[in-house]
Amino acid sequence: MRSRSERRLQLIDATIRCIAQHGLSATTMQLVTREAGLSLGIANLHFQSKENLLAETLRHVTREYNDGLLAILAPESGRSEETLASSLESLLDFQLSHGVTQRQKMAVWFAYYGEASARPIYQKICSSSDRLSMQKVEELFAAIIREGEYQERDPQQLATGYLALIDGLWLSLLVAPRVLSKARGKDVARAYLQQAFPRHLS
Amino acid sequence: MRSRSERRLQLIDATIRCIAQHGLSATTMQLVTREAGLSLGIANLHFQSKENLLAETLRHVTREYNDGLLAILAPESGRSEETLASSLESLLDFQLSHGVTQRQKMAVWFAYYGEASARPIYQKICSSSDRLSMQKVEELFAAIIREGEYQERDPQQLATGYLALIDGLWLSLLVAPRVLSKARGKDVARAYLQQAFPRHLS
DNA sequence: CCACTATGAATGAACGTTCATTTATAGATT
DNA sequence: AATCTATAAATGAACGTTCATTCATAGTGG
Repeated sequence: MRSRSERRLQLIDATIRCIAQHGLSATTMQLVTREAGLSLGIANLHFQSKENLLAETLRHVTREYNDGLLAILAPESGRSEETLASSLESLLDFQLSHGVTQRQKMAVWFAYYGEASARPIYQKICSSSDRLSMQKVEELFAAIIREGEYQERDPQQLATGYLALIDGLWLSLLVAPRVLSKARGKDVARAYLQQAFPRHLS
Repeated sequence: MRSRSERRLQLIDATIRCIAQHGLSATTMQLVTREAGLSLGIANLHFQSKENLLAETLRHVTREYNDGLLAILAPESGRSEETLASSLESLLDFQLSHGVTQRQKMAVWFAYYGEASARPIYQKICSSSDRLSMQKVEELFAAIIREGEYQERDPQQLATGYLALIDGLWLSLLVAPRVLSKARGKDVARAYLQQAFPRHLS
């Protein structure tokens, strides 16, 4: 017998694998609990309902990503020019890292995005995560613009474009991995940042 | 009594509305046929199965988009500098036009993308459409680079970035329309193209 | 011994699909 | 014109299956 939090994580991990392999609409309680190596009723014991399990799974993936982002873009970091430039490098490395761009995670992410427009609970979780990314990236860009004395640059517009570019690259990596490699995707994102902040990225 | 093709279109339109309103996983044959104002059995008569109806709906939306794109980027167009520049303008206008960016269409698009990694048939339709866009945009960019004598520009990389940016902007427009307006999205995409081809876009 | 965790057969609701039946249309016959 | 016939379109009750959820039962730790 395991503790409550261990079982919850075990079930969430199994849910992620099921969604990645079978899709959100084909993910059943049988599939999830079997994947976790547990009995059918266990998910309802720990999550009350399937709907709740799916929402918690989305929250888990989202939180994991946000934590990684905050570790790079937290307020305490970023002071000198070298630090801002390295933050930019770290951001790029993180967003196209193996952990973030693995098929399993991206498949889950976009599966929920696809249903988000019809389910308020998904919509809320996704958009609140997006808002956080936007805020942090915009802050970083604003600091870089100030420090680098870049003229006529709009940090909000640049951040919107950068984050949209990253989302689009993730989608390409998911749907057509043979057309776009991870390395190539990173080059594309780096080119965007180089155009924006040439003195901060070599 | 209506003809076969009329009924098929009527059912596909109803399917689009259902997916946009209820999501792909909550779209049932009852919902679709009721939305179309027809009886339950009619969809199986015209499409054999639900799976086939859903695949045909995706093909319909994809074809509609590709036709619009080809009307702009067809081989016969694009000769003089003015024509290439106006093709670029038209492309931007089209991809962020009311018709393409209406909630209904985008919701359908991303609903299928979300399930694509688990369903080969969706994967195939989506990726073949992506390949077409990529090819046509890359051709346009290559012609612009040649004509404008832009140095050190990689048309494939620029096209990859541009299309990813557009995808990402669509996703933002769908999930957080209050954060990003269509006009703002267009500005962001235009800024990307201006950076790439300053002599072709004012 | 009690509270908590875990099981999986049982349950009922919802789903896609089928098909006997009805309705509509067009051409042929008188 | 009017009637009949053949063909296809359309209907919706009925069927079998699958699903999330429940719960009586069993196991476990303190």
